[in-house]
Amino acid sequence: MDALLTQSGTRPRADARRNVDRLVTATRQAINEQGLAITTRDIAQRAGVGLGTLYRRIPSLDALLAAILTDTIDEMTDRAQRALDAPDAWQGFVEFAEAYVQLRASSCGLHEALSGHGGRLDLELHITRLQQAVHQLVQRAQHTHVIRDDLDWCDIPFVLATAIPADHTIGLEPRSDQWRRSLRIILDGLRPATESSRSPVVAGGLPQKSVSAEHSGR
Amino acid sequence: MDALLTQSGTRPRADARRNVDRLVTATRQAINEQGLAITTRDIAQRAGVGLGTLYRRIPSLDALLAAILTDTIDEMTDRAQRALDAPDAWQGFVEFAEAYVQLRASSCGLHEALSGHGGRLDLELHITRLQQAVHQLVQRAQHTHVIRDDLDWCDIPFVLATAIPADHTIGLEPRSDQWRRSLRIILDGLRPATESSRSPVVAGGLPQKSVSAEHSGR
Amino acid sequence: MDALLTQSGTRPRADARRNVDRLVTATRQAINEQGLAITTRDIAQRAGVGLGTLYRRIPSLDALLAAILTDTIDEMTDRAQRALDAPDAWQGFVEFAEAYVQLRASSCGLHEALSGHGGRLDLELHITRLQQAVHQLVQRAQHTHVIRDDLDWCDIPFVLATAIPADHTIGLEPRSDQWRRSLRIILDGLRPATESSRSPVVAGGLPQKSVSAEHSGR
Amino acid sequence: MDALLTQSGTRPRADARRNVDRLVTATRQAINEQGLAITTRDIAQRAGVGLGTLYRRIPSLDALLAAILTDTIDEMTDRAQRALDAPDAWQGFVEFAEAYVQLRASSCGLHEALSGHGGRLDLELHITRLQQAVHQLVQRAQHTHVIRDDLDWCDIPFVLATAIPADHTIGLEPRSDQWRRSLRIILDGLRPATESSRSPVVAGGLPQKSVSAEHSGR
DNA sequence: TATGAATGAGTTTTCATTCAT
DNA sequence: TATGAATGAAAACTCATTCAT
Repeated sequence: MDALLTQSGTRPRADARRNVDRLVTATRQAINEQGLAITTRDIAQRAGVGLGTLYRRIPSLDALLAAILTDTIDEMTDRAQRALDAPDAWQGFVEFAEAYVQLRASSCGLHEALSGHGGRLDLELHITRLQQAVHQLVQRAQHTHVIRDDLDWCDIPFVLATAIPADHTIGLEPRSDQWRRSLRIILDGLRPATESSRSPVVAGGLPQKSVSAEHSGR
Repeated sequence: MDALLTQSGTRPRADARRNVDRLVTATRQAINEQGLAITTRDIAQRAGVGLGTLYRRIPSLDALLAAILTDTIDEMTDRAQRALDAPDAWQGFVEFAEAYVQLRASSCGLHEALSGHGGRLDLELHITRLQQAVHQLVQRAQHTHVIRDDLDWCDIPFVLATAIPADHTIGLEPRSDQWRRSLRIILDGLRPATESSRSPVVAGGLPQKSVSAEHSGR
Repeated sequence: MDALLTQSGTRPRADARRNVDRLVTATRQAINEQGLAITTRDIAQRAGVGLGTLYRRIPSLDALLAAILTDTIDEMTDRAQRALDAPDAWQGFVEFAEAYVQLRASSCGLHEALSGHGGRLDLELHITRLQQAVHQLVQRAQHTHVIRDDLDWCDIPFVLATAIPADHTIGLEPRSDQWRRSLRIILDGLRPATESSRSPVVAGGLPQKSVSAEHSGR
Repeated sequence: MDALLTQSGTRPRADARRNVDRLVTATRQAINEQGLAITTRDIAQRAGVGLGTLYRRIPSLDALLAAILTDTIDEMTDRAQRALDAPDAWQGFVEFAEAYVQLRASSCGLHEALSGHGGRLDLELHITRLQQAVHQLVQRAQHTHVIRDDLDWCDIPFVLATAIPADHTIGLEPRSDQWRRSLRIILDGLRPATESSRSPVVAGGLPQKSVSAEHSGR
């Protein structure tokens, strides 16, 4: 995120940093309310700064959006890498899956961007790193037979995306833990046939390990 | 869709009809590539007509988008209603689920619109009708115990919603039948524990009943 | 008006003439309802013909408008010239004044055009002829001392224009004979002091000589 | 007119105010030359600013036009109200008539708008207030018998309305004081028969009380 | 330095005019 | 021949970005 600080000078970046923070927060808020179709004016107003200040801190709107989305992607990658250290392969996978879904769910801009329509934003590098981490994680789970082996590893990120509450689907208001309910179903569908013991879909059905406050839908 | 033809009385001239078709096709294409943020100029160019022609056939860009999305929604509703007639509740539900996911997959603009960021388009009425049909269908499946009963009926459309290959998820190219692979997993996750016999996730794993050509993503 | 008939061929102009008539009538109607801001589509629809037919008969919209306005101007000129033959100079002047005001009042398009904002229409030649006729008429009236001689002849057309009911002035609905009421006042103001016998401003206060049906506000 | 300045709180920056002034002036000029059918591009060019600047200062073209016209109407109303305070009823009326005619003359856009073809602009409220003031003024003049009593009060605004030099009437170039010459005649026509002493129609024939510079046709 | 004023390319939409059917 | 379909230039308006204050 520091990449956003345009100038590389020597001096007291105190308020500069504060402004960047405000801008990022305001942008996240705006994206969650209106998707990627936001205006610089809107962002500046929410952040309580002028347009000039915005552009002093940020090279362009797209750069700001990309930085924010990149940040989330990197967090996902981080989660995947940490999950590789979990002693239990399934448990590790579940932890990642939760984080992955929640992060996407709490940043509908990301979902929009990854859905292909934010194509102008260059996220390539970061996405590749995420891919690799997920690949390893799924492989481990399949090698230890905790995920059914008739799946390609690529199927996993696709089916996990399914858990993201597409805001109103068919006009229905999603519960705040809708993603958790969907994930439960999907995880059940991922287990090998022999393992398939259903745990009821209720709040608390999954470990409540929460994602870092940084991304929880501000 | 014929509602788009502005004039009413006489049979439209051959070239007029051809142009409407081209415009609708071009718009579908454009939406699938770029989402709802498309321009009239882009549509007209893809359709190979002038801007004036576009506006001769269509009252406004929003009206065109709404017509296309409404059309898909209505097709979904139709599928849900027909599925209620299937003798087997699970089989009926699967048929609908397939159609629902495939239709969403072939019209990612719909996904965007339903995701709330297409709010300017008025789809209310059509969505309500879809809701009712889905509600009935899921209820029947739960009453006959072919879908696990720890789920709320609302969970179903949510978990199915993004089985569309959210274009590149984490930068991966989706297979053409990616939606079918995700659906397989989800359906497995929806069965009651006792029923859970896994059928392998491969092409052809589900009955290949295809959606009417009208919507197959042209 | 015949100038409008585009082709100069040899054959049965019967329906051609009919179409021109319809178009002219439709245009007059439209102008009176909406001013000069009318569309070809509107005219064609009112006339019950297609756009192609309109353009077969008429070189351009401006040409049509000019023809119609020209026609009215020529009628004014004609009235002025006939008024010169009236035995009584004042009576002749009054007759012209009436026709002049009524013609302008019944063709608000004309008023709009002459008010300078229809400048794209070339009415020069016809207006010059009208000028000359009015000049003579006023001169005769002043030479015989029936119009006060502290006026320039040019003042007359200007002050007569005053009688045209500027539709709603200050939001008031004009009476159908509003122009006649105004004209009465103006004519009173034009007489030499010695002649100034007031005749009450009521309907019928002036001779009801009506303008040829051709122009009576269709 | 200040209502046009979009922002409210702080004092507008010098250049902002300068641009608003330029825009208003440019618009007045444009209206006087071409009527209400002016374009934003034209206004912006005359004012020497970009289109964006125009829209930063003004919510819409119609709002700008309405503001300008409203301003003139209110000035008229003000004049009528002040005229009620004149000790002599006729003198008061003449003062108003002058202002009324001159204001209309200096804003022919107003003429157009009031003529009904500017219907999209909402001037209702302001016009009503003008009506009331004029009504009172004329009533007072008639009750004291300085205006002939065979007239309806409504006749007065009508007969005064187009004393504006309807630009070229019949192609004649109006003198700069043409409106004054017409007004002289009309006022003579308004007096009761017994009062009718003609004062010659020459420049200076009426008190030269000029309208505030704000409206003198810049 | 921080602000918000200015800019103009780009977007939706209209309409006079031409041309295929 | 009559129709109305097609066209694109032009209009109102928005918004990312630059620059004067």
